[in-house]
Amino acid sequence: MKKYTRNDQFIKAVGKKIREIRKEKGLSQQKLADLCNLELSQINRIELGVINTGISHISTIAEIFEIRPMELLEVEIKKKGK
Amino acid sequence: MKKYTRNDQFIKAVGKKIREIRKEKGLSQQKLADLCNLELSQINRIELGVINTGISHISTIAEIFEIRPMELLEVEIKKKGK
DNA sequence: ACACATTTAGGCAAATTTGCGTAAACCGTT
DNA sequence: AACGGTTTACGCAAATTTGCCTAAATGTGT
Repeated sequence: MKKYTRNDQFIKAVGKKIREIRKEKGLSQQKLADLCNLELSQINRIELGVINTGISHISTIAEIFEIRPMELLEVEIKKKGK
Repeated sequence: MKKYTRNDQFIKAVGKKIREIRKEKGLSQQKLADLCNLELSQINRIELGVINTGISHISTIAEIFEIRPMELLEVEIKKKGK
């Protein structure tokens, strides 16, 4: 494909946020994965910011956390580094 | 793949939200696509909710709208229809 | 009806994500 | 050191997204 750029800073920030909330809830990645019907490796990749996950998974994780999806995107706004 | 389920209601709601804000800003899909460095077809698919777009594009669109990414996920919370 | 912009739809190759499995690395506890 | 739990890493096939193109459908105004 010609161009496909992603905002890595944002992706990593969201991953960090998810990790924080997961730990607050006292869940392991495995436990969260089970509750979300996702794979452990997927949760890990999301938290580490190696993948640009879709908004659907964001809503799934938020549901388990019992928060609104938008809260998972509530991170420091950094100027998009291209 | 074995299972891949997405929250279509949420995806469509976000698409609708993006469309609303885009119109408020008086932008066409083409114009928004140009500003975001995305494809027109992609904006259209996102607004119609046919694809589960990544959080990176959400942040890109939000940047053009001059709002926070989280605001694009501020939609009615529906129970995830599996 | 006509022109014009805008939206919707479809196909295709390439890129990315996802599920699944396995294994290594890390960490705390005994 | 050994153990158990957790996290990180890697590879692979299948599914999905994305960019790019073309064209049909839908408006909107004259």
